[in-house]
Amino acid sequence: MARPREFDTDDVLEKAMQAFWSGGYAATSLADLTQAMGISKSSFYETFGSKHELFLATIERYGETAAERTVGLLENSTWAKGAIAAVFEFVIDNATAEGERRGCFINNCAVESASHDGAVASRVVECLARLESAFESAVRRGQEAGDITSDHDPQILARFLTSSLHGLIVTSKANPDKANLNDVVRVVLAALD
Amino acid sequence: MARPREFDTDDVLEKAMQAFWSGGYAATSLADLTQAMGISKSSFYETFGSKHELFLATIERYGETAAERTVGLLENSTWAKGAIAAVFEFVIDNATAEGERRGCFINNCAVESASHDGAVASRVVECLARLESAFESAVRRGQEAGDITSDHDPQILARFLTSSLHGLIVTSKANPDKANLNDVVRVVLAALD
DNA sequence: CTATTTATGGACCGTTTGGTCCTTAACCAT
DNA sequence: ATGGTTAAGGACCAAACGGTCCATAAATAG
Repeated sequence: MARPREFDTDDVLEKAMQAFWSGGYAATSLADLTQAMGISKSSFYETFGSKHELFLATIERYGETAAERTVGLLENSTWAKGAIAAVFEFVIDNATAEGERRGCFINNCAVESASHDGAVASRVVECLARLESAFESAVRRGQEAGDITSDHDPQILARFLTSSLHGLIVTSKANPDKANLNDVVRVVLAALD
Repeated sequence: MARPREFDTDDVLEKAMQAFWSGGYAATSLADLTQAMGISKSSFYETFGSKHELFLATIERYGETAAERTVGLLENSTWAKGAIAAVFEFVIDNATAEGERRGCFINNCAVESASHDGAVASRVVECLARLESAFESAVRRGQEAGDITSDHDPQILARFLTSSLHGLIVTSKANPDKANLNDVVRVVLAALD
């Protein structure tokens, strides 16, 4: 065996994701990345191959960590409708917090890259399908408990919720006003009654 | 007087907007722009000042043309609810048509640039406020006609519709499936009943 | 202690970036 | 016809781009 790495791969991958999340793919240069990650160019290319491959890796990481946290929140809650509301509240809290408003990483990737980068698109789709299925099982539980309408299929309501979440995130980028965002969420949740 | 311009400013501005719409701000180079616009670098800088100034001009143009068309559709219709449905249908048709799926220019700008470019943000906000107010007056007419619920304020429903439209556009970037998108719209419109 | 293996910093690469500038060509009023 | 004025083509610029490569440093197995 020989000299071991001086950095933790997951650790620098997380930092790279943060950089892409803040700046987007095209506008984040290799200098930005290596600085944020705290590694040199040679380590960068040795470990991650290229800027594009790193980008794909950060999307996958997001799906396994940040997105999975939301999914867990939805699946482990006893009160399904409350958990759904909590997800929307979480987005509003993030959007109206101090500091830069970066929205949702997957959302950003979908808008910036999905339509002209198939590799990005497939990872984005996978991540969103995961969210949608978590919404679906929550809706189903809510319907069984009787506090979510059975006027629509659970899958259709799940799609509606996923789409509404995207809408809320985009809206918050242009206008991060808590009252406005709460108004929107109130109508979204009322659609479940 | 002296030598007149060989191109129409509005004409090349439109072409620039199309280029930004397809590629985003950062990923569209000056070479891309001048080629799409069909003018030389010197004419470019003489007429538009810089890449950034041109970008702002394209957003304003979008607000005056494409966005205004949607607003007109909402305001000039006799059947308000039908007009609202038509706007959503229009987005679905666009998203599922052949060719590249560029989404909505304002939506793209909001996600890519609004959070770290104040000049872009203010133009995006202005454009969205216009759309929201058009939705609001349509909702108000629908409520007066009795085919839109009065459970919520017209302004709140208008915000919901604007946000839902964003959500639909983002969803369509990841997954341009007509049936899925129609499912979402059905729930959105049901929230107006 | 040494040999081998591998991570690292940084020099280096050609290309592209947004932007400037100067020469040349075209136009209109006189 | 000509002079004043302005548009346009393209040479040019420094800086930054993504990416390669090599000499050096460091760590472990023997």
